[in-house]
Amino acid sequence: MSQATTPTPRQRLIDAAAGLFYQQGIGAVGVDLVSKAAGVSKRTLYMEFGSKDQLVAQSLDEKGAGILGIYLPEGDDDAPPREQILAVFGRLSEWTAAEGYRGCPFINTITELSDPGHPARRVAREYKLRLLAYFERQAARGSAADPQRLARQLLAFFDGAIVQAVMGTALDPAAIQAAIEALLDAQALR
Amino acid sequence: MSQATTPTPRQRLIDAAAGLFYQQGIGAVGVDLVSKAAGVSKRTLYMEFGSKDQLVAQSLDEKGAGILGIYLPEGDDDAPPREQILAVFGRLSEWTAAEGYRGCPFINTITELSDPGHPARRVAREYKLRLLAYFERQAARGSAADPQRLARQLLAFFDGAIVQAVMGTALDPAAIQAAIEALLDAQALR
DNA sequence: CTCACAGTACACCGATCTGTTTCCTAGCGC
DNA sequence: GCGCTAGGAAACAGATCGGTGTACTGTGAG
Repeated sequence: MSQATTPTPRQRLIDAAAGLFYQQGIGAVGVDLVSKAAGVSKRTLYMEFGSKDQLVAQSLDEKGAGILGIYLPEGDDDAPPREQILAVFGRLSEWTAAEGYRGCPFINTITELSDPGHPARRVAREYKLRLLAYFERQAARGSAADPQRLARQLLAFFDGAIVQAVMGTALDPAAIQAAIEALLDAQALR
Repeated sequence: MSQATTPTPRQRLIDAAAGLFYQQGIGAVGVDLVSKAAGVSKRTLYMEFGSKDQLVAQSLDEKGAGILGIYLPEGDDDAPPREQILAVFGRLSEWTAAEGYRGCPFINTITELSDPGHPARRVAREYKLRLLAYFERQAARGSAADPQRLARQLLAFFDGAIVQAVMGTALDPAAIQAAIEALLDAQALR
């Protein structure tokens, strides 16, 4: 059991930063607002992170695993790959319908930060590659003809469905499932 | 033949704004920079557009048709719908491989501007709906089982492929074509 | 020629941005 | 009690933001 102690200033900053950046965008949120929302002085923020860019990157990094957890199963169970993949897209549908949904933090970060060298972009990309690796593993397990290709197709549709939801033209869950089945069938995935 | 006259200040502002906003992001570009790049005084900018938000919206609006033209055919010819749809994705592949490519301006605008009431968001959404309508028309022409569903699936994959390209994990053209074929086959599109 | 107007140049406004510095205080080991 | 340190509050710095106000200038129509 973890004690219900007061969270460390660092953790409060991470939480506040992740929430605000996600809800309002990175550029639209200043460090003053973050420190205010965290109930932590700006001085401490800079002691801890050194710069806003680092705060952005580290908050995304620490929250990233939890975001992946929204649609990826924790235990790599032995359910058929086809079911696992479809389940991922099922959870995606739930996520995009949740209130407060504002898209995928990774995609948002990548599109908002034009500088390719920004540390947060690295973080975002790495997490997306993890999802890609998950798809690829399942595709290989299911004896896909070309697991890498199938994984990229799945990821593309995954991100596309997210963008559609943000745009207010979300696909209904059945349409998503049908599309995924079509992609899986095309490679005769078990 | 159009005379090669000096473009009007308004047009120069539109051009500069569209280019800068696309390349560096809306939030990252100030009105001073736009007016400087256009070789037009800031005073004129505000006489013409009234606010930055309006400049953003109107520049996207005036450039939007040209962007759609990158992948949509101008003449609604009578080629088989299947070919037309595949051709759209072929041009998409060329576009994402072009240098200076920084994603889809419509998607970028929608994800960067969190305020749902921003005029530029309306514009971006409208253009995306035009592409959706195109897919839907072709799907209906090809006797798709559910044209609306197929159109949304295609648009999702379209946007997803764009996001992948921005992230540096672009699908190769063959993988895109194969995925689209799978979606079309699932609805027995002619 | 002259007048009206479109546009320029540029200083300026208040607000906000990232980031720094200073001073103060609460708590804790010794 | 005593000193050390972590952290808070807030002023500050310098830059930049969106947006205005003002005085000037080139040019074309009458």
